[in-house]
Amino acid sequence: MAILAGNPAHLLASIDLFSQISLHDLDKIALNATQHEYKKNEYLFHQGDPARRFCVLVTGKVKLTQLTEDGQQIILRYVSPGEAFAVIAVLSKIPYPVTATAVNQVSLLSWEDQKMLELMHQYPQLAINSLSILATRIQEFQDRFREIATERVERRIARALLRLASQTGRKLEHGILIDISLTRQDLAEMTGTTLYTVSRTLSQWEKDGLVSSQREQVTILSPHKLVVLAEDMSR
Amino acid sequence: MAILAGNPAHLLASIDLFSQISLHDLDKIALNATQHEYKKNEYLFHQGDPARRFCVLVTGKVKLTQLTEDGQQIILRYVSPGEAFAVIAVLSKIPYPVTATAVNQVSLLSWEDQKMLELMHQYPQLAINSLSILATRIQEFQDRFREIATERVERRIARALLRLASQTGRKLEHGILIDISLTRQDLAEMTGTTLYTVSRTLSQWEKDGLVSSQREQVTILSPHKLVVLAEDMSR
DNA sequence: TCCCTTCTTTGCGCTAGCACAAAGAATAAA
DNA sequence: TTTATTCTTTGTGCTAGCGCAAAGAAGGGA
Repeated sequence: MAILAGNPAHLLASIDLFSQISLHDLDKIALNATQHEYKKNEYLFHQGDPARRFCVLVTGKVKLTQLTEDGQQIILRYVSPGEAFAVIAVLSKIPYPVTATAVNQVSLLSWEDQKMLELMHQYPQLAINSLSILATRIQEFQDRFREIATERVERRIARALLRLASQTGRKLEHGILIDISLTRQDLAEMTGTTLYTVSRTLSQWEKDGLVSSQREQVTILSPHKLVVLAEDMSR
Repeated sequence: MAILAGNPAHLLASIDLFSQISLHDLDKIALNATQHEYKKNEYLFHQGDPARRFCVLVTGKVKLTQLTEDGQQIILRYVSPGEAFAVIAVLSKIPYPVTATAVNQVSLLSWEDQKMLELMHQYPQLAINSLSILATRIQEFQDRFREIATERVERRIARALLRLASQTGRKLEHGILIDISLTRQDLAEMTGTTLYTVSRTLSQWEKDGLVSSQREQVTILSPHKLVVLAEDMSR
């Protein structure tokens, strides 16, 4: 947790949030950022905490979860490097609606909420970029909402795996490894089902040669067949 | 479809999107707006149309729906007066991801997308307001996502009715009338179930004195009991 | 090395809710 | 008024997926 030293403007330049902002301006923006590090499984903040920081992930993965009133947990999304998160709370001045957990070693930049608001007034492009990020995110949620409202569990799991693969997939010679530790429970919380059903589904897929799965790990052997499962409307 | 005559700045002033913007600036912003009228059941735009206008609803109700690949429809939300919609597409430069239908007689203001972008640069507060609107909307979607992922159909229907009541409820002496035409199919498309299940559920609730329902119409007789259904974790 | 914890698999019974069918009710059209 | 259309209800059968239990399997720590 140290003020950024040196000149990290170039680091910001490659991030969506800061696109179309001059390096000169980025320098000034960067001056207001703080850098944080978290270890695997460490909490960045909890649902209900007062929201004071606007975060951009630099390295690692962050998991955003929400707890229901009766104690069930769901996974809203995984954050990848370059993505902003906790945008919501800073702007609506309410507590964090989600819990953020470091999935692995994480490093992030953050801005104090008032400061970020000032910066947005000063550099409207910053607000506009945030807007288009949120717009995309709403779309994703709309899609997932439709998915969960209309589609069967098997297909939802297929979709979730494909999504994860595109975010954190590592190409191996025999398939695509989803490169985070991912329990059956995690997959269930992403797709609105139970760990039992996920386990059964993966077992079946393993028999069919679609995936290969170990403890907390899934490798997609046949992305093509998985896509068919996820999208073929004739099924 | 006519350029706004007169001085509608005061009309904008009461809208969230334009909060904290001076009347003087609102005048200028209003100059760029166009006003449109639509009749009941008329389409404002279709999913897939190129997105060129940023809209704010003035009077009436608008329904936003999405069609799945296999032709199922879902209702994403109802827009109430004062709310902005089609924000997404303008910023992400993609086709409208939803279809917008006038639920009743509708009047709205709209801005051409490029113009709105210019205005946001000129009046950053406009972008910041949009941000906080989108932020709230994301939260709503997250909540509904969690709801549909973790809760039973009966509770989801209860929630949907309560939400509708708070948006478009009209207080009567014997209850709250949901003041739009609302089929069983509509309720099903909002909650991710079938019209049959909705019909059965309403029938049961009618027996229990919770609601009274006619064709395309629902009146909540006991909001309290409905809240219990929607929220009581011991059930 | 052994123990303990966490994760996974699988069997089994059950039920919420879907799907289809068919009839009834309300509204619109002719 | 009659007819056509749209919406709603209800019966019936069925199955996807849940929930519980219990037994492996894989790490991790002492």
